Amino acid sequence: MTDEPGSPAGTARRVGIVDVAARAGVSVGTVSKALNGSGRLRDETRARVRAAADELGFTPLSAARNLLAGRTFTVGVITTDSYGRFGIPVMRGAEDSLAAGEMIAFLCDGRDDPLREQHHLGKLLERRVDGIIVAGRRTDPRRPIGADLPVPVVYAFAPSSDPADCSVVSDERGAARLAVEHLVKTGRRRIAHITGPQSHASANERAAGLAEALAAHDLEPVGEPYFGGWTEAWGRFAAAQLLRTHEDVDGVFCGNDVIARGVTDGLREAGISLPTQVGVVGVDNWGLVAEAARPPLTTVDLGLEEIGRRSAELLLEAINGHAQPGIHVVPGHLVVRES
Amino acid sequence: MTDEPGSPAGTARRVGIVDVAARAGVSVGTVSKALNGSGRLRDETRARVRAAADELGFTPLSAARNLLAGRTFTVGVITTDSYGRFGIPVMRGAEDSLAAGEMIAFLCDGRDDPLREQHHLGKLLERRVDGIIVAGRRTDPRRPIGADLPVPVVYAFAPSSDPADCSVVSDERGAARLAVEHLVKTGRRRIAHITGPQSHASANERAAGLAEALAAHDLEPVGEPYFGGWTEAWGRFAAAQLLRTHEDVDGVFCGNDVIARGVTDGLREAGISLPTQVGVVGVDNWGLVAEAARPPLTTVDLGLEEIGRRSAELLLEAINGHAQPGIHVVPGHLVVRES
DNA sequence: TACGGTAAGGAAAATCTTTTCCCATTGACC
DNA sequence: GGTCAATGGGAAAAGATTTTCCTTACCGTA
Repeated sequence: MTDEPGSPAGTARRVGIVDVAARAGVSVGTVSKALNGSGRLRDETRARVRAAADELGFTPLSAARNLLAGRTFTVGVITTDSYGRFGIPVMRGAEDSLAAGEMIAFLCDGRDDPLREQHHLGKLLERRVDGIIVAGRRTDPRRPIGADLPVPVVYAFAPSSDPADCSVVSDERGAARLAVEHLVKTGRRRIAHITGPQSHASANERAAGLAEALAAHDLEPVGEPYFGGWTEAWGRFAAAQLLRTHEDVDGVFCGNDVIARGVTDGLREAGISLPTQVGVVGVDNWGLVAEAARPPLTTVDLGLEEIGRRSAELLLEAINGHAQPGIHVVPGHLVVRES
Repeated sequence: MTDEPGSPAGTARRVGIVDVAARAGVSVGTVSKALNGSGRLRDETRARVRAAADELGFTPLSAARNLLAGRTFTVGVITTDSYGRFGIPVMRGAEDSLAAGEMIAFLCDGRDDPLREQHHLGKLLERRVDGIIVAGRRTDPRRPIGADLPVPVVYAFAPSSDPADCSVVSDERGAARLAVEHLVKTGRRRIAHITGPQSHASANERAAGLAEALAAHDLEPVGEPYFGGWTEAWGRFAAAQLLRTHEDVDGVFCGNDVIARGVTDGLREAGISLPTQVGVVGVDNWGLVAEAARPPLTTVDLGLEEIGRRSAELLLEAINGHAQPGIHVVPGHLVVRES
């Protein structure tokens, strides 16, 4: 079939453990022990083997090693996000933690299609990954990816609807609380809420969190929350609407940064000076959006990378037999810019 | 060590090929042949084995298979982009093509740090990936990731500085040509250029492409290209500047969508009506930015997914011994919105 | 001097599947 | 009826490493 690419003319066989053994004048078992720090060997022998291995540029074939170990030191990450806004930081965090455990991740893009997802799941199991992270894109609970899987699974960002699964989520109510605390601290008292569609759990949670936090400060919300879409256009429109009915508003908590950006534009175009007259806080800390807004947005960072890190840590622990089922909440933090 | 999680009480050993063989009443070799469609077997036998395998839920252990095959059916993707704007679509395309070849990708985030990159490279080689895709974030040629690697490498988006390597890049000049053609077709004649820093190859290439394309239409550029940053703020600023010196401009080709968005804002705020008085074209087709602009941006899509797909295809071919070194250019296409 | 203990390292089993012979059986043709 | 060919399937090697015993040699003590 494939006519041997690469190597000049064939004979350059891979260097295996036997070559190292020959060079060091020991048996293969001894090489293995020397290189893995196991068994009882003289230091001198260990050093000699290591030297031989280095000279030959030996690296053990992981396939053989995995065969013995019965595992692959590999995990699968299935994202529903097409590597989008939320999946990316989560993945980055996960990669960090995994690397610390000498693991590496297969990436699969589910594209929000259950069929694709199942297909990827099958492929991952076929390759005998040691565990799976399912990274979502919305905070609404999702149906578990499978029942009785032979490997542990951790759900990141979008929790599993089965509370017996292990999920790592953002602190939605806490985000609202952080926003309110900032607004109150900067002297705002008449605080409104413009957010995404009511069909999204995050919109509801953040709205509920806002209500709680305002109550804790003995403040009344300004009007009902404005539920709409996660878009700039909605932000602009709602801001104009808000001014029409509640002229005296002096703070707006927005469901995300994109909306917040629309809100700042809408307010500015209505002649409001920011941040003097009205303070605006978003959610997401999406650099591109938050920094390009005028003024740059103060916003709540949901700690997505931390969610990724934590997910991977929990997965590693589960792989080691110490599963910690339940919902794990990762706190966010406020990023203060000018708005 | 790890006290056996999962399975109820220990004895449920993995089902292996021997179990299937026993159940089907044949030898293990026959099972292998039946399941892989190799060898000469009666259809009846094949069916019986398959049935047994299904009933037992048998899937071959890939480690054992890899050991024999001498390969892993796995590739590594090293991105320098932190899975950002450019890496994502490239990866998605690559995943598509790889899946078609029954391959799967390890993802490594280089974070633009050569040390990290080398570390990842080492990890990938240790795991004996069959090939590597290096996905860049800028179109400037980059230094090769390594010399004399034991596996083929394809550079995606950011080409290797070594022309003997295999690189897949976007058509930067073609992008400018597409933009000019659209502007000219919509009646624009006084076309200016606002773009990113001159230190970026893409800014230069696009500027050069613009000059060529204008010349082809017997048009003079309006002023020198405005080189600056890839930001909205620069776009706004440069637009104002442009109007001051070239009031009669009726078209602007922007180096990317973010700049273009700034330009639309700048022009609008200067009282220009869009797209009536001035047509604006961006580059990137970054949905979030292009669609949120007022008016939504007409822009050149560089075909990043296609770059990913093509890269993976070339890598698969190289793995099969048919390397195609050189620079492979993937054409972009115009996405017409309202601007 | 002989025996027990320990340290160092070797031999071989184990891991699971694929693939290469090789053998046996059956059918066909002379 | 006998021989040859083809077809179906089995046995065993191969693949690279880890790990579990074992062996050997050396030292100290009785």
